[in-house]
Amino acid sequence: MMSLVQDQAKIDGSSNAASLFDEMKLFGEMQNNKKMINSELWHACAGPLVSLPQPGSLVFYFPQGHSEQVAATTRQSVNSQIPNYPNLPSQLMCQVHNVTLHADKETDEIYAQMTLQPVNSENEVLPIPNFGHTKSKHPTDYFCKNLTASDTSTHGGFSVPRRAAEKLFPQLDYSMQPPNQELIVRDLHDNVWTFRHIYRGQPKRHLLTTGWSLFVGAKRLRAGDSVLFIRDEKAQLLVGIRQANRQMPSLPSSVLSTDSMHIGVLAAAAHAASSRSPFTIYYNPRTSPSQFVIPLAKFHKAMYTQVSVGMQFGMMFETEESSKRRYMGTIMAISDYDPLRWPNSKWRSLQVEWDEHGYGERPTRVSVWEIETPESIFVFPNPSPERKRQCIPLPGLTGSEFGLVGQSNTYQIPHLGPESIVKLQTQFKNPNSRLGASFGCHQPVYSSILQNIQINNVPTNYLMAGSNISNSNLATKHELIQRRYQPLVLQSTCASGKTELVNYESSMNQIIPQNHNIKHTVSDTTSSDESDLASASQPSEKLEHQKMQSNNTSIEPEINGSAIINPNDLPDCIDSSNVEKVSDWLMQPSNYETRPDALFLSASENALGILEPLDCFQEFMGNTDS
Amino acid sequence: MMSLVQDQAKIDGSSNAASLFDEMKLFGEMQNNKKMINSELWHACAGPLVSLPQPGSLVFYFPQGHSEQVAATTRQSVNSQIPNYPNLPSQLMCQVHNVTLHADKETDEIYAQMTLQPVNSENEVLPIPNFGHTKSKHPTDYFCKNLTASDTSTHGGFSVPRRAAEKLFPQLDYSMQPPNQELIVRDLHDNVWTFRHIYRGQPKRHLLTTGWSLFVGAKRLRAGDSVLFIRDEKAQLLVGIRQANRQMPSLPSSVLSTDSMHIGVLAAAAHAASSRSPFTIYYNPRTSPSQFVIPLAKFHKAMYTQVSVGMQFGMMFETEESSKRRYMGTIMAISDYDPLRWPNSKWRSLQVEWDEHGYGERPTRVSVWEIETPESIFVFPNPSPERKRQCIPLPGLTGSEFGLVGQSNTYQIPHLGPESIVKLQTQFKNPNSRLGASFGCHQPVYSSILQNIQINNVPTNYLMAGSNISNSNLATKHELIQRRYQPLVLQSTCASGKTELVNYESSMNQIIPQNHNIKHTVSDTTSSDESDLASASQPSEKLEHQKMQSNNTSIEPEINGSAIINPNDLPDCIDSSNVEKVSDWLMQPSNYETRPDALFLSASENALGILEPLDCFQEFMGNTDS
DNA sequence: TTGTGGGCAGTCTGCCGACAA
DNA sequence: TTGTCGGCAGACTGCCCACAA
Repeated sequence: MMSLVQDQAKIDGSSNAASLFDEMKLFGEMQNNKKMINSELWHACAGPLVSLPQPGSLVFYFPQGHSEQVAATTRQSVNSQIPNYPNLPSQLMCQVHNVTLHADKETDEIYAQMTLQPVNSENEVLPIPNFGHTKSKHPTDYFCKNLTASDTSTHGGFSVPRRAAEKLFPQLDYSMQPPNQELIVRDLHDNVWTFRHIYRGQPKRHLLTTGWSLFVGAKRLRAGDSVLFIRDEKAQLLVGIRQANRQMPSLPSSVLSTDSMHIGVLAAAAHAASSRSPFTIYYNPRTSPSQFVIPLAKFHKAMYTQVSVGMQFGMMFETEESSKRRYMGTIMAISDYDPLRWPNSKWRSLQVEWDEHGYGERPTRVSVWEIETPESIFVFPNPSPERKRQCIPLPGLTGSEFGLVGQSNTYQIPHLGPESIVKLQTQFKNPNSRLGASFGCHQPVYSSILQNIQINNVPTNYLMAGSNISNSNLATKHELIQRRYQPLVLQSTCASGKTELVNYESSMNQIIPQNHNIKHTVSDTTSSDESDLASASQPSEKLEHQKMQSNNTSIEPEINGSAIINPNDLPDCIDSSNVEKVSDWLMQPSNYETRPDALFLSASENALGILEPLDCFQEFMGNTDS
Repeated sequence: MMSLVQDQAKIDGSSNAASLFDEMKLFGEMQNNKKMINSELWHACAGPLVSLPQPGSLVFYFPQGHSEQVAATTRQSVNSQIPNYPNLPSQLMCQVHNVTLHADKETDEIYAQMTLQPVNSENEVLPIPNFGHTKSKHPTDYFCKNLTASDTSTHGGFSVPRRAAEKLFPQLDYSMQPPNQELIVRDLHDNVWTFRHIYRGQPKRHLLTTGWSLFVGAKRLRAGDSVLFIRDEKAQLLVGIRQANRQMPSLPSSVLSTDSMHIGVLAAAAHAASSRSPFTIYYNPRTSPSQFVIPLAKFHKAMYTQVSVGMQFGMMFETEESSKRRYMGTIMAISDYDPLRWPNSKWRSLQVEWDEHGYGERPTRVSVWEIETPESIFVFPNPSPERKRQCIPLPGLTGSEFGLVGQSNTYQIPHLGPESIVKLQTQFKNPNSRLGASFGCHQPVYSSILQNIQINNVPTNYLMAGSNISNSNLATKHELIQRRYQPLVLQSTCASGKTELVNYESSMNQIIPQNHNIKHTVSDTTSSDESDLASASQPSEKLEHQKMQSNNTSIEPEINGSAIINPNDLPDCIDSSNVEKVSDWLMQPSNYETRPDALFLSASENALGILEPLDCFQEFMGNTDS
């Protein structure tokens, strides 16, 4: 697809412009006096939850968040003496001029530099040439390992996890005795490292020997640090590191006092805001508590998602193994985080409580755009038709069956397959998520959302595949939805190839239907191939149903999508990820880690699999950066 | 002297207050969560030219200089987009609240943190308790060595310069075979290092062996870096390092953009200025091109020193061996450094040209308080009578003979011994300083200053010691001064003990007398012991005289010392250093390095030696910090 | 006086399979 | 499947003096 566009450009003579762009891009790199940093590797080091805005796109910049990053970096909280900047709003609409990736020469610590141009409204935005800036992308083929004492000791080499070696490294010639090869790997600074990769020992294992200790020494790696390998699009191996958070005692920068830093952040933004001149910021994903440059689409989507006290929500966090996992929490209050300095700010306006306490600290205040609610998951914009990159439908389904319903630029609710609904129900009744345990007001919210899921154009036998439920109209479908399911066992296939049984103990209590004043426009969709779907889905489920009430079957979010969403900001993969997202969110028990190689396989078994789940999900969650 | 004062304090019951101060001092240290850094070691690492203001004293803070430090640290020049801060003057009068010494945990890079409180005038200053803050002091017993390849290689140890070992290390037991001992040394962070010090080899030499390579590794020393040892007042050995300026390619901080840093500096100062609230800055002596916190005394002294285009001046720079040397230059213009943003600023208002080009870059613009002119050298405040610490007069002279003339708090010109005058003349005619070569207007300035040196109360035979000149009144003394001296050879004794001949080729051309409208109040002074002086001075000089005109013999600087000089700011050692300073400045050929162990020996031969020349000089130059 | 290199002994690095978690 | 250990060979560190600058 992209190559076609490029070819056309060459034909109609615009290749000169293209090469000019290339030159300017090169010039930009030379200005920075450093080689361009590989985006996939950068993102791999940044972690699965980090995404950057696209140059030219619109964002909201949150000075509070920026200040938080400074505080986190200096490990000193903000001085109360910091002056107010009356001209500086709590959120500053900006156009992204420039995004460059960086890595500290010494520590390999990654960070991004962004130039932001304050704008008054979305209308005054001028297009900014992208200079061939490819969308940053989280790598698909990668692995990340926490280094052990043996890995970092001078006594030995690096023990490569078997799956990592088989997935990432070039195929070994197993006829050799022992099988071995030389790996040539590049780091963020484009330094070349050569490792001897050998398969030996009893039992046999993959090891990196010669060259490894040099790497450990140069990067000053210790046990507990992480090393990650990725393979870029040219199948080249790249290596990145993540230093563990070594507790350094409040590092003063020796350049600026922390006060001056905070003042500098605010004053620079205030000056830029008043003069409408661009300003430059650094975003340090692994230091900053939260992202503070939020795409407009993501922000607006969050603004039009109803949140209320008592609502339960999900939020993604990174695990130790650099994968994502969702934690569930409850909104305890909606209030200003800093009512004195930043009244009416949306930054961390939600005070929350987490269902789980324990490993890994989670913030007690979050921002609306960080959380997932059932409602927010069903509300997303319509993508442009060309954008279906890398979202490969399952065999037996055409792509359009996973496409977004409707053609206009309005938020719409997709059609759901029956599995989703089953899982939806299951999830909401999963006692692991403490649903209904801490607050009686949770369930009304959830059930109201359940009601608002519109199901139509779905044949009965498809909807009921693998179950003994049958119905004939929307009303009965909703009855179905509201029934009670007893312990539900989903058969899932894990990466190992073995079939595992995941037992979801689900029980539903006190489901009280509620109405939402949300209307829903539904457009046509093509009907799915029933038989394929039915055969692809083989849940061994034991279901019990309980009749529930429902009123509204058509809901329409009061959002004008075209006004809110800049087409540039539209995420890719919306067309297919929506379904996956729903099933993901719904079927995911709150204590289940979303490992990329295992997470979506059960969904796949149920004919809802997506090849690049992390990628698509990331985009879906409001990031324009894939 | 100091111990007497302390004893008295104990007697009259103020010891409780002292211990309270000690406790508060300790508390301050604990707040910083680090051990107090040894001031002498810090200053040794900072270099001989660096001094810090005293807590409680008054200073001028120069935002431009601070910004320069940021630019030097980030290695990026200031963006022209930086906003103006109309409330921020180019020089901000502040009271120093706090000065703490720091060193980077990783690199040992030293820096100082200061809290400054903007004040409107000197009258509103409240006394600030010093919490036992001892005046920082440049070490007397120290040596600094540039590390060779052998010193830093893994193959061997550290070759200790003989003199360093003999001066600093504990006496070796030379009866041992081989003589050796264990040195226990502390660094800036109070880490303990043990080195085996051994005297062996053929020929014999001092070496540090065991333990040295650990130190090299931990501090990541390379050939070209410097290591320095000092002995503190408790005779404890301390070690410091100075990393060579390794050219790192424009290090971005990953925290703040350089713009934000510059803005932060200015905005923080502006906010502090408008709110009269304290603000905190870091001063990094080895990064900052110039000191930007200037004691009021030093500033005012400079302001009342006449400078004019074409004037020649001296300015101290640090040599590679961590000693000082003076470079001579000429004022080319007096103008605003940054007329747009900082009109009428005194910061780098002098555009200069240097007599020597070559090794080591020197700035083309300097500030008035950085330079030495003949006039500025003779203008200094009167010290409080108690302050004569560590300034030990030579045998044959009583301390009062080196005391400042006069009792009031006014700037005064001291009495000069004849040697000084001879050297003064010599220096001005030294062709090495290109006097009169580049600008015809130099000499009038100099000769006018010569005229303004008042010489009285000096017996003729003393004045003329070692020469065949005689006179009987002031007028003839001035005639003497203005005579032409042909090649003058000063006999000086170097540290080696060998006598060297320093040949000053001096010739005077076109001396045109000029009047200055400066009056001079002179108070009594005790007469010197003529015979001792005469015998102590043994120059072998060949002098030729030329009659010159002179008018004013009594000059009085139009300065009210008590109004300008805060008594807290008065430097120590003024009483004796003045004479030394003059002789130093005068006899110093511009290409002569002021090595502390050799510099003042010739002066000493001429009965003008001072035991702690660097220390005294530093104070004299306007720094309240010794 | 001191920087560098050769000689040499003792230590450390780094590759191997064994073993166990 | 992979973390750590003992064994072992070879490389490196670090102390010594010789030699020269």
